[in-house]
Amino acid sequence: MRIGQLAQSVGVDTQTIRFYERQGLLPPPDRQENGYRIYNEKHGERLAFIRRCRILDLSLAEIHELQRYQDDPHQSCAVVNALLDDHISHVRSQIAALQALEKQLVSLRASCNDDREVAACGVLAGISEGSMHPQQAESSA
Amino acid sequence: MRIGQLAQSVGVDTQTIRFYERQGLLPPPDRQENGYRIYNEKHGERLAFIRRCRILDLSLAEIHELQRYQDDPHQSCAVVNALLDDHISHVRSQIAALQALEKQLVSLRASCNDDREVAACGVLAGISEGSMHPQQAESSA
DNA sequence: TTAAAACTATATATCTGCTATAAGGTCAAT
DNA sequence: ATTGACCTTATAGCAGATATATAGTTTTAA
Repeated sequence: MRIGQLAQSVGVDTQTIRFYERQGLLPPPDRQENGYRIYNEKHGERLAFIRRCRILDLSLAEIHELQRYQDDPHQSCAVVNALLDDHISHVRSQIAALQALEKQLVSLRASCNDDREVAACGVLAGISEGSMHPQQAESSA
Repeated sequence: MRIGQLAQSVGVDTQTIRFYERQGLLPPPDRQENGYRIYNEKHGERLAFIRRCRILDLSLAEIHELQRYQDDPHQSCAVVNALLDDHISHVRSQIAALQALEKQLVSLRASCNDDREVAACGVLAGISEGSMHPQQAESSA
């Protein structure tokens, strides 16, 4: 099957497939005489695996790591579980950071109402005043 | 004050200050004869405002919008409140998406333990099997 | 006085995970 | 013969910085 069919069957763009190939996530397929890429079932499965990992928000580097584990099927799968545990912590710390942010935003929002001029806006005043602690949606979990 | 002092006083990199200037978030300051940028108090306040907005995870475009509102101080601050409300919805939908993701990851993790070979890993099997719904950390709130 | 350290300047590349565009080659049907 | 759908590579763009390269300036110390 050619790249367009593969793309459609998995639900990705053809560009994305070439991109994964360049990133080393998909093995370079054979080519027809005219240079067109030819894919088989295995490629489809591998691509679907990548997409499912992406749905879980695993990074391409993490997916790469999982693929390396799959290439050595007799080692303990503790490494896989550890990767997943790390990812779960990561997601949890993102959630925590966003919840703290939400709280901050809601409290800021409460400091104003629509019946004012911008010059007297409680929200803008609250931002300008300071007393805020840096805390991006990312921490070391 | 020069760029290095400003950077230190606000706690950002000098590169970041030049970046904000290029993005139109900071007005181009006067220059010394040697071409060095010279900043005053106003610049410091404006930069601090930007940083506090960033801590609230507002995008540079949103910050720009807030600045435009500040330039027209007699309009109703409803626009500011609306921007904040939108941002709060945005943050809440991020949280919801991440919580759904966490649930999915935890359930996946429960399907394995460390006493297996990679070949029999429940986590990898779970990912390979499919039956997953696309759901990135972003939705239309 | 001179030489190194510390600062400034611009331009460009890097990061993530794609997506989009440009410019062109291939193939089947009309 | 030409249209259209497909394929190829190369390159640029998004966000929001951060890093690097190269060069000029100022300050400090020997």
